[in-house]
Amino acid sequence: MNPENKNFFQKVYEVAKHIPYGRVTSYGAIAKYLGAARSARMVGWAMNGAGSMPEVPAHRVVNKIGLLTGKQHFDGTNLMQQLLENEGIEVVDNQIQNFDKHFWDPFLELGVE
DNA sequence: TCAGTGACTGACC
DNA sequence: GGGTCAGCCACTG
Repeated sequence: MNPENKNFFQKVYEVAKHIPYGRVTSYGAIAKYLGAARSARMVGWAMNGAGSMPEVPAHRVVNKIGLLTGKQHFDGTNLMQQLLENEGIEVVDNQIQNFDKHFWDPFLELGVE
């Protein structure tokens, strides 16, 4: 089974699962890696379903500027921020500090296909 | 079936 | 440099 045979959502989950501890990435980065840079919204929608998948660290996926736009989709609290802070990521006002330092690029780790 | 909405992004003004 | 608009695709009413 080639990765290309998988669904778009499945690809998103697989990439998200590769996000290392203490690192974060953006919806657009995942979308671009999947060849759908303009479908970043679908990545976000995929994360919506990722809530039922413990293997998928949806809290490590934020928007391009490191803003925790999806925190409300968690338990409705600051769980997303707590998880990130637990990994050594500083979050202030729902925004990741030093986002460029914590940013994880799928192309660098998974390689460009 | 159709229209609206959404965890986004890039381009344009 | 900041606000606005269009595009992307799946899901819901």
